[in-house]
Amino acid sequence: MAHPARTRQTAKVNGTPGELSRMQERVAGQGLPGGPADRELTEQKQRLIVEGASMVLFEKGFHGVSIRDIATACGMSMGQLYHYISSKDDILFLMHLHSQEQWHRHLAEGGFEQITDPVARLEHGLRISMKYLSENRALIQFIFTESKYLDREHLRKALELDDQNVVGFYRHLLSEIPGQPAEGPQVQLAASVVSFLCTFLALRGWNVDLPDEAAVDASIDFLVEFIFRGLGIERG
Amino acid sequence: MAHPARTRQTAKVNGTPGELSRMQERVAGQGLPGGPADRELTEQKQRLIVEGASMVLFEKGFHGVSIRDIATACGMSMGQLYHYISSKDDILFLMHLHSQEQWHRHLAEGGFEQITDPVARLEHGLRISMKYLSENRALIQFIFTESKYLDREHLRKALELDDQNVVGFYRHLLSEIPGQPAEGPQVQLAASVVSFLCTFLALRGWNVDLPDEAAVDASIDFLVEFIFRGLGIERG
Amino acid sequence: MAHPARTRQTAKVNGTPGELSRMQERVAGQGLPGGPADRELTEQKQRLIVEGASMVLFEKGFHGVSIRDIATACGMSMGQLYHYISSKDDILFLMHLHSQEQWHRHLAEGGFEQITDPVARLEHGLRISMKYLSENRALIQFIFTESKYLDREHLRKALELDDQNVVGFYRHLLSEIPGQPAEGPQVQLAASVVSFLCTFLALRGWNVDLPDEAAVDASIDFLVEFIFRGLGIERG
Amino acid sequence: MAHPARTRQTAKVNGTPGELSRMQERVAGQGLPGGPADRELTEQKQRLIVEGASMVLFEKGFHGVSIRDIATACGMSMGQLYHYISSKDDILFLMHLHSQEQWHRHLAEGGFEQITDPVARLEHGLRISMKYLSENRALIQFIFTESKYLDREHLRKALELDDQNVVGFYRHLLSEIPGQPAEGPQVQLAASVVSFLCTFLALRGWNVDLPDEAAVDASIDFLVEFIFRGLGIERG
DNA sequence: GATGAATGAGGCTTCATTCAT
DNA sequence: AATGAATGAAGCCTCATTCAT
Repeated sequence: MAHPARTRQTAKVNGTPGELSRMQERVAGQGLPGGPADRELTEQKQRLIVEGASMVLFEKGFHGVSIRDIATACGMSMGQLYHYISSKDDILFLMHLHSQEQWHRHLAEGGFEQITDPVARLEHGLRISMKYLSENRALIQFIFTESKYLDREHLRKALELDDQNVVGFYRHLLSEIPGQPAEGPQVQLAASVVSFLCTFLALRGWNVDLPDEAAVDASIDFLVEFIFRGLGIERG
Repeated sequence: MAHPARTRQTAKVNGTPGELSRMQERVAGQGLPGGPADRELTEQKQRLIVEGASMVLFEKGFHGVSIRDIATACGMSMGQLYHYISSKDDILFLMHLHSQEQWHRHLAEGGFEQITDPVARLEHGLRISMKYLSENRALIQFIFTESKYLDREHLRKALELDDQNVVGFYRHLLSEIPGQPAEGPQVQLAASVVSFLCTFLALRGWNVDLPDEAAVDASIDFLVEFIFRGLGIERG
Repeated sequence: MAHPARTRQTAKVNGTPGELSRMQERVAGQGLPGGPADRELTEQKQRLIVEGASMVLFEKGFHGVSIRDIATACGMSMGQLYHYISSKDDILFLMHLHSQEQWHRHLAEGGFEQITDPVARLEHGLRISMKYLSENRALIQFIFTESKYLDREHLRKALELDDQNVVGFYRHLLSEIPGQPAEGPQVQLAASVVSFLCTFLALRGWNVDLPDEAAVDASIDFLVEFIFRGLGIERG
Repeated sequence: MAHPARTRQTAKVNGTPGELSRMQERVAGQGLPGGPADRELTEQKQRLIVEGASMVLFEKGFHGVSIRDIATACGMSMGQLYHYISSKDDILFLMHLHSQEQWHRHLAEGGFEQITDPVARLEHGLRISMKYLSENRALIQFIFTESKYLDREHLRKALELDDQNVVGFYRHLLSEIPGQPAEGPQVQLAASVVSFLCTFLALRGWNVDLPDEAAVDASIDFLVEFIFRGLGIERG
């Protein structure tokens, strides 16, 4: 059976569960430096920071919020805050890592790994992602609009993570599907577009009336349909 | 002969520059206490400001650039700058107006109006828009990521412009096409998605290798194809 | 009859009509420099300036109003404004002169000059002055609170005018009254206090309910009574 | 034995410092984002600010002095200054509070509370107040001429303080005196006038020669006499 | 003459980061 | 270790006055 592409795909289907794990490792590995003993405390505090910061950052934007505001929102002193970050920019980067972690968690909790049919995997992956992104619109908008203010090194890491984890995720999903190109610029382009469309509801929700969850789901239906038809993928 | 919908559509696009000018009148200096009296001079200076500001804003972002930097880049004193704008936010809004004007000019110069077949109109509109957006990536990225920092009133105007002119543009194009819904939330959703996809190359270009114009054109081919298939529109 | 003091007083009674004129000369003489031919035009324009400036200065205070605001309120260009004044401070000083002129006019129009009985003269002078000051509360408060920002030379002139014309006015009135000291520190002190009390309604009106003209008149009755009793002057 | 009115009166004056402190808490820094946490330090620093500011404000006026000047005069950095105030206006308001505190201290130190005879209380209160106001002429002039620049909320508080504490002080003193009206607009008017006259030496001192303390005391004698006669109060 | 565009110093205020306590 | 007071450069914006047109 397995035509060449398929073989690769199958290998990847098997490999994908590991792929999620590897994604998580990549994310975790980016954590800010800290002694191995402090690692756990640092991560716990950084979670606090992300949570506290979210409450004020989404409202006023990165440049509308002071370190003092963030410290207050986190229930920390400024001194303590600076024990776990080394600059305001670090907080921006932590938000990135946080959003990727959250997305992974949603995928895992959505039962994504249990599905084996490539087309169903794609559809399920799209739906979970869109739902997640739509439900976390404030976070997504924040990341999308503030990334450019990351310093050079953090920006590089962030783009790398995006390409490896997000676009890469769709690249893998697409390449598993029979009839789709397995690699090359076509996959990269298609995966980028798909990844981009997933953010539509989060980034452009205001152009569309989304009064309730049903409306969100209907929009997701439309987008999924649009993507499948656009890519010429037939569903059972 | 143009059927009614087209007429309305055409009127809309042709009518827009007037709308733009009227909005521009309300912005920035003109009519403000201490503002300039000479309309023509104001427009010329505001053009200078947009040009000068572009040179520094795209590089460092709205919050990474001071009014002094902008004044210097414009070859103006700060005092002069403030004759023609009334706040830093105004510059952001001028960039919006500017990008919409440029887009209209590109449409007009691309011979868009001469086409009468609805499907061809859509395709041509998409291609011109994508090309324009791709060629002005820095401007588009800037606008999309910094809009949120517009003050309430400017933001309202900007979103209104976007919905009326950009999404509205596609709404009308789509509604002219036989077999597509003529109005209602479906058109709005479809038009929003199409408008969103047009910005793909500008906003996500870094995910795709676009070494030369040919690569850009190929990506545009892919996106146009993707959109037509996604919407189920058949091309002659 | 005339005991010595009286003689002097009588002389002063006769002299007083001339006193008002001399006061007016002192005020007019302080007008800002200008060629003799321009004198009339300058004075007319300065009247315009004072009227226009009043409309904005009382509301926001000298430091809350820009030259541009004043020019606009006067219906003049900034260039024209600067033909008739030489600095913003000049406007402050013009306001002083203006208020003294207005006061003189009120005294003259109030028939003050026709009264010959010294005590009645004092009472009438007090009533007209209090009424005038109360009715022009905004102007009086402005002058009282902003005088200190006059430059040294203008301030000297303003204080001199105040002592010669305002305090001097009461000094003369008091010295005409039988039983009151005719000169010396006692008169000066009494005249100062009287002059000060005349400004009470203008400067402290907010401490007292003054809902209508009747309330103002009642307060004036109280003040006049208070002053006469305080100075031990008996009224017919 | 103190009749009820006196008791209330005493309570009022004794109670005032508490009121002052409470108002001071609400002002300036304390409780503001980024403001200081240590109450005592705040008060000490605000005292420094009032002292430093006095040295430059009285000389050049509120609008003639920059925040930088004030910071320098206080021996503070501008950043430090803004830890303990939240705007330049706050300094103005601190001066108000400061002057009221000083006045209360002078009353207390002058043994005012030990006097029980109503008429003697009034006379003593007048003398202490006039002396205090005369000795702090620069402060008083400053407060009276610059109050109008307080923002709406501070202004409201300041006028309230003035009416409750200053005019209220005389209102109560007067109402205790047999033969004087105990309440109503007559007391309010009389108390306002009396309170106004107490500021005479401070606000109009330049009209009167006050070469030495003896001259000041003589003027105070005159004013006290004037007030008692004006109000028709007989002294033992 | 008359206009109002242009200047640029200086105004008030904020804030990321450090470091004495 | 933990705090938050302190720094001071830099941010945005205003405005009295001048002078080219």
